[in-house]
Amino acid sequence: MSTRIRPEEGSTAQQILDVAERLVQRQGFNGFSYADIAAEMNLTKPALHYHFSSKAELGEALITRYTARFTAALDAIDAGEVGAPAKLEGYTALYLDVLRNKRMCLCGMLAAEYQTLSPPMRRAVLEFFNRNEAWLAGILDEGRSEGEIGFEGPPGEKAQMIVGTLEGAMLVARPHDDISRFEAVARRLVHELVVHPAGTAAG
Amino acid sequence: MSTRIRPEEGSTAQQILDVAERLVQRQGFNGFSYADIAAEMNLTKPALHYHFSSKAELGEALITRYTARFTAALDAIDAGEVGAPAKLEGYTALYLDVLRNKRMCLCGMLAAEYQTLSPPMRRAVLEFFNRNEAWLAGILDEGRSEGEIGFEGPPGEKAQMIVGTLEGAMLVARPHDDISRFEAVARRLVHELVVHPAGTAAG
DNA sequence: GTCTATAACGAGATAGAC
DNA sequence: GTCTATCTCGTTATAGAC
Repeated sequence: MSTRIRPEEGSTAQQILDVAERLVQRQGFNGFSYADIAAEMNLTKPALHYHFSSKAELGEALITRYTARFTAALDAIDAGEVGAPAKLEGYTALYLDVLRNKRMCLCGMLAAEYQTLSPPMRRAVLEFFNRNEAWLAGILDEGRSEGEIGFEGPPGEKAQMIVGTLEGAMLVARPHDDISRFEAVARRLVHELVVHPAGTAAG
Repeated sequence: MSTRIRPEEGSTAQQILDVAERLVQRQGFNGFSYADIAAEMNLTKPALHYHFSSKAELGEALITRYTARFTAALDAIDAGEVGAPAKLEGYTALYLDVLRNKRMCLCGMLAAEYQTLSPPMRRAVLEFFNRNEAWLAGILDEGRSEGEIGFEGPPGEKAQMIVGTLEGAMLVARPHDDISRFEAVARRLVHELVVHPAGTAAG
């Protein structure tokens, strides 16, 4: 069959996912249609249904791929950055990349539309947030143990706050069409976590 | 005419706005239709068009009313609460009320769908955020002068961060169907702002 | 102020040919 | 793997009666 779990690079299925992903991230899952994808790809709607038999199935594939890509990016941060502050900065940079492409986080967008999503799509959205928060909690816990960063309470709770803050900053920055709003929040978020010796002025 | 700027209490127009507001806050502007409102009110679709000739016009009225109500709530906080910490706590309580009704902030939801909105709706959404941030910036500025709260940088920037954090916390709390996630973020947000004498342990 | 009726269009989806 | 043709339904919106 064609609608496989992991479509080939550059395949039609992959191209469909690319176009659909951009549309969802900019207009929402309820803000685009198969016709929009078909028009952009010079395909017909039935051709799309061959690859993804329903819109909900397309949605599931979108979230799964997005989460896999995000997870890979987190692994890359673990491998490439040293110390909690640098890793957290790398994390905020992931969001900044999305915003630079004039997009909202896919799962942040779907979180807004959550009540209208199919059960499988809902599960996939939750999985995305759980993975993010688990990764962040690990970084926070280790960073505090090392004395690199400081915060009160359980790491999991602080991780939830960080995810919420970044998602919210993206959400509000987009209407203002002002990336610097997000950058300011991201900078402040990391800055407030990093332990500063007494007498050290902020940049 | 019936589609007046300020419909009477309990009028059909007001009831339409009540139902539509809930639908938008739960399902998004692109996630409901006139048919949904009509079914719930035992009206017909043309009856709705009599009151709000287009969906975009209904959307404008929704945002305007929501912003007016929110502004009144901010005035009430100014009049009823003493000191920046209490006022900020009152502010987070406004969001909590929305979440308790299983809703997203109207303008947070519309921020996600921003690219699909009419120009008047876009303007109204921006106006909401500007008013919120201006009010918050005033509280933050005064609170810092009084020595009640502490933060670095310009009050306007911190205000943007607070709005983003609360919107994002709502956004993520809803899929998890877990109000306590929001409460934890709100508590932490205020707590981190309040100036604590050295040696004071956190709750 | 609300109705019936309907227009005009777009949505998601299917049958069957090539 | 993609097409033409079509179906069914839902959407926003209007005309005109009551």
